[in-house]
Amino acid sequence: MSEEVSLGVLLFVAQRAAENRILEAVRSAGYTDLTLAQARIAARIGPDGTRLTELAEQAQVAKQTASFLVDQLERSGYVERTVDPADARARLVRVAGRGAEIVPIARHEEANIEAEWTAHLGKRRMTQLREALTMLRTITDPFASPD
Amino acid sequence: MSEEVSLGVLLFVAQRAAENRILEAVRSAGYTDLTLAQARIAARIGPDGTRLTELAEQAQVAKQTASFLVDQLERSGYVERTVDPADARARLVRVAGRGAEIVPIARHEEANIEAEWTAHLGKRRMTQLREALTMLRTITDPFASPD
DNA sequence: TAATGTAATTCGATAATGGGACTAATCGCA
DNA sequence: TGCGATTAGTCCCATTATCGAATTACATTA
Repeated sequence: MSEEVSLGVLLFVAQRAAENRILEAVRSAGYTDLTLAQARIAARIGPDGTRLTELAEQAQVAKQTASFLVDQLERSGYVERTVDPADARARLVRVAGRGAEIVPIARHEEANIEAEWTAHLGKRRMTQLREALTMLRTITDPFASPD
Repeated sequence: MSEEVSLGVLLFVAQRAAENRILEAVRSAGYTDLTLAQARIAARIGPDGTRLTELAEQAQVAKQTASFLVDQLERSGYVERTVDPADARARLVRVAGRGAEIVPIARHEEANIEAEWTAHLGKRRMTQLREALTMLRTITDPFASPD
């Protein structure tokens, strides 16, 4: 049949594969209470903390959803809410406690994935993949932070 | 900061962008009752129908979830369940009625996206992107149909 | 043909998501 | 400067999505 596989499906498959591997790695390390939706929010917290609204935008969920998930992450000891010195309305969500423990685990698994993908594609194609996706951000990500 | 953006996030952004555009196109054409979860299932129905279990695998949801979503799609007139001549236990989910109307809309929007992305990346990088993602399927997609 | 495996469904519980309204703080501009 | 418009976050609540476990019906195989 030689069916053309749609770009959307190709992206979905790769995205989910990476996501599942990382979540699985974290869970295998004993953090079994972390859910996928929580992890998606947590993964977008920057080193200096990130506002709730920004987390919601990046993870593409409504503010209430992000708030709900941050509540859980906070109760489970993965993150904390702190004040935002720049704006008294806002609060910064920060990685904390158990959250700090899973960051290196996630990073490590991410490196594993990159290594495997590179082995499969070759260094050159892997670089091209990252390059293409990075360039795409300027037209696909309305909230992209400037480089 | 020049923060390294993770591959997972890059894939997420691109995947969601494509997905949202297509769903939005379909909804704008008047099919406002279609949900994202339903669309993800519907998008994986092949030209000759697809089994529920396969839809579940491809969309990465449990069988019950796929069943639940197909119920809705059927009630809304987008798909139908037919018998599978090869196996009386199985049933083939087929595009039907209103479903047939949205296929060209989705395909058209998909072509738009490809055109825009190609304009942004250049023909060469776009080809490389598709090539890399396609190659990745062999290690990321346990249910990949052979080329 | 008995045992084992597979496709799909049902039931029930839980997780995730968003709409709408609300409070508090900030911003913008006349 | 002060007031209306905007923005960050929360609360309440209804709906949607998701899965575990058990069940039925058919297939496969020893």
